[in-house]
Amino acid sequence: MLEEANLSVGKVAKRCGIKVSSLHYYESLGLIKSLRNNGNQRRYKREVLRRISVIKAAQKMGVSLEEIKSAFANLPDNRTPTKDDWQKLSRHWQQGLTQRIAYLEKLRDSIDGCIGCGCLSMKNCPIYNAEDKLGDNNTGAVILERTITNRFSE
Amino acid sequence: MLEEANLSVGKVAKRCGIKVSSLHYYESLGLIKSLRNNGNQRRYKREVLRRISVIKAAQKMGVSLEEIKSAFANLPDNRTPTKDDWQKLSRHWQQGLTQRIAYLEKLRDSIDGCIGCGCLSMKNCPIYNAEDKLGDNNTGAVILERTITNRFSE
DNA sequence: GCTTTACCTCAAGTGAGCTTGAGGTTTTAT
DNA sequence: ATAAAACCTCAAGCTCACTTGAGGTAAAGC
Repeated sequence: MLEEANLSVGKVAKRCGIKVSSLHYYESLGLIKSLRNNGNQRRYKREVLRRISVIKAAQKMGVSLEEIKSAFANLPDNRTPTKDDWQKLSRHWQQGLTQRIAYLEKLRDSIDGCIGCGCLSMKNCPIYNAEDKLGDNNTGAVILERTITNRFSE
Repeated sequence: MLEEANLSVGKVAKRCGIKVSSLHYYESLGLIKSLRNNGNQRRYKREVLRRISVIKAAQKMGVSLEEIKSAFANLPDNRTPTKDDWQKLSRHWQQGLTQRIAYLEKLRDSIDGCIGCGCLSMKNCPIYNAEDKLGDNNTGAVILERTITNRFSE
């Protein structure tokens, strides 16, 4: 059959440039699946390679494993995901990345003035509102809410 | 004297929008300093406010506390840092941020093709080399080396 | 057949950046 | 004067994304 699952953990790990322990970990989170041979060793279908590269790509885009997991949950589970399925996911994440890039640019361009400005009071700081919620609902004296590593899809 | 240190932890925390425990933590790392009153409670100079806002801004730019600490180590320690001192720091970090933004844009723009492409072999992947080290020293089969949260100033 | 390499599970450790809690003291408000 | 709020220290806990290690089994190479 075409569906042979004959890749060992070691081989998959090597091809993907990750450690065996990561594969175990991803499996424990339900991000990837494996079958077992007679000796209880994991055997993977080729499909897992793309799945892992998608995981890696998503991580680079700032997506957490939790989010990747729930995105994967929406994949058709009756068939192997197609190129199109994967691209739909990646496009969603791309949008998030675009937003974050915009945020970082805004941050970069205003930080200089901000550090030099009188916003020690931390009110009216240009960066205070340099976020998505530009709605001007100033309710405190909190600057710079979002961190660079934060999620974008709350 | 002008140098009165009369801000309590609680007040500083509130004004900066952080928790008292963070102030303790920053102090334990040597990022900020405090004096003590008769009852052993921390009292801060106003200067600390700017210092904290710089910390927060740097974090948003993706700079680790370690890096912030070593950047602070280069500040003149015989006098209170001036606006200029702070701006020098922030400009350095801005450059890093600019680089990272460029990386993220490259990532965003190539990820779609990559997910759809035949790079399951993970060689010759456009993203594999989409980094700083464009020198084409392909020595393995590792894609997408850098993570979104990574440092830029190694 | 034997040895080396690869694999298995499960628990615990890592690092960054904090937070929480216990047990106790000081300051502030009434 | 007393109660409440704020503060103190120190150790331990938390989240994320893994890694490491112990103790043991399976597969591959010669």
